[in-house]
Amino acid sequence: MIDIKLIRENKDLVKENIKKKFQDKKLPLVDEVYELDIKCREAKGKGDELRKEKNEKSALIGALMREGKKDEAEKIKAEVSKYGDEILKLEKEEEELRAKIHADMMVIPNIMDPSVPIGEDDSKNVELEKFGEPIIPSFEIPHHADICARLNGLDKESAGRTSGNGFYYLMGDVARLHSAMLSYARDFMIDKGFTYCIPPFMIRSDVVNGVMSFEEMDAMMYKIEGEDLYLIGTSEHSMIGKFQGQIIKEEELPITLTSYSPCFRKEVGAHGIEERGLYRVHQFEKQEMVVLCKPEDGMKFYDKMWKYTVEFFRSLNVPVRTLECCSGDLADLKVKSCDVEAFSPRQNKYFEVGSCSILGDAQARRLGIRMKTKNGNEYVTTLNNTVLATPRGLIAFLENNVNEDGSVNIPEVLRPYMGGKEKLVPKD
RNA sequence: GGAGUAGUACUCAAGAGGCUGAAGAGGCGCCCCUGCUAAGGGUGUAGGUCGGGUAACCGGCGCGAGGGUUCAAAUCCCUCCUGCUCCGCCA
Repeated sequence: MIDIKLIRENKDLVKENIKKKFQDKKLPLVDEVYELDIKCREAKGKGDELRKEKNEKSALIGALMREGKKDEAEKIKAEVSKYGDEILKLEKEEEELRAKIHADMMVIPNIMDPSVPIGEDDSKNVELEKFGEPIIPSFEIPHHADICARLNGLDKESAGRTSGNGFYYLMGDVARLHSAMLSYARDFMIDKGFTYCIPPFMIRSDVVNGVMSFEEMDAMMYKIEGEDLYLIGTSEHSMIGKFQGQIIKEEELPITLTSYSPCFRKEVGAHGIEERGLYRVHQFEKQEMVVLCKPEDGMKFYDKMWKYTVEFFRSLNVPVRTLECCSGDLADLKVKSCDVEAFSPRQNKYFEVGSCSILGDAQARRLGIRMKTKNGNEYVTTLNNTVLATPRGLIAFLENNVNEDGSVNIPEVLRPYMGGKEKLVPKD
């Protein structure tokens, strides 16, 4: 959500930004908000005026009562009663206008960073940089489901029976590898100075509404029946919710957190759950970074954060690249974002394993997260990034560390979490 | 799940229908004293949010949230949320 002052003072900037995102149908909203805002302030002004008069007269009654002049007080009482209806009407009008403005403002996209490339959809995203040689070995890399199968590590059939499509049992060494990667990701971020946290895995609807639109919620979130609770789709939601309505001391910033959580997603819409294996599933686990900082430090953290993810995957022998999200593909709340993609030697292409975003003050404004400064309270800048989301991260790992005989090399960094094993070997 | 108890500004805290947007204190600013630190003395200052105004300033709302009673609510009533203590149940 952008600052409404931007619309009051610089409509063109807001419209230009909308055009760059190829959302021209939203252009009329800017003028609409502009007009509604004027009306709303008028209604408020009138209401304030009446409330003032009413308050003054009420105070007068108090004074008269104290002096014992009951008759005069009664006279004024009768006068004051008349204000009620008019004030109520204006309040209602103001409230309605506010609701409309808010609804529009939720849809008007955040102002992007000037560096964001212009493009209509994800096909126009821009590769920034490759890290590590994308090597395709001489032998054919099996599908990750087959790599897991040879290690007796995956059972989707049983999961289908217990929970349905999009669920899985990881078994034995593969399950352990999955946990090892997460533990390593956790320690990796702790070593970078981030504070490790385990958040609630369910959140209330008011928090959900603060972090996503109704459509997004409907497409992603699982609701607990009979309770005002939703399973989180990412720990970002509970981590940002933690600060909802808070005023943070300036000297406490930046707050750099790394949170672990399971994530639950319905995945209705665009892709659905059609693919074989573990690429798109209803339940996964994630080590996340969440940063709250002063506006001027935002970009510095953005660059640091995606680099951590690159470093993490490189230490697991996975080639990656960064892909900058173009204007049309950039979510409305974001100022800038890039994906970290891992190389798939099986498909000879890169696939998304993480996403780094800077949201400017838009998320903080929506949730009321501010910092106390000498000049008053200011909204903070928020950022988030994936360290590791897995089993998707596991797929990247397996494809890049599997050998022709079906064994899987364990890189040194993971061995402490794998009981010292250097290699997983198929039993067959 | 049951019972009790509380929720006031950055923090602690007074307050029990009009004179309270909130005493007092910490904090914060400046000055003095003390070898350093800890502490002490003096003095000043603000308070959240929305709107109007170039500004000084003016006004509305605001005492966990939302309703209600009243001319008037931090104060009375209702609902909800959260913290703490005890009991029950359970990994």
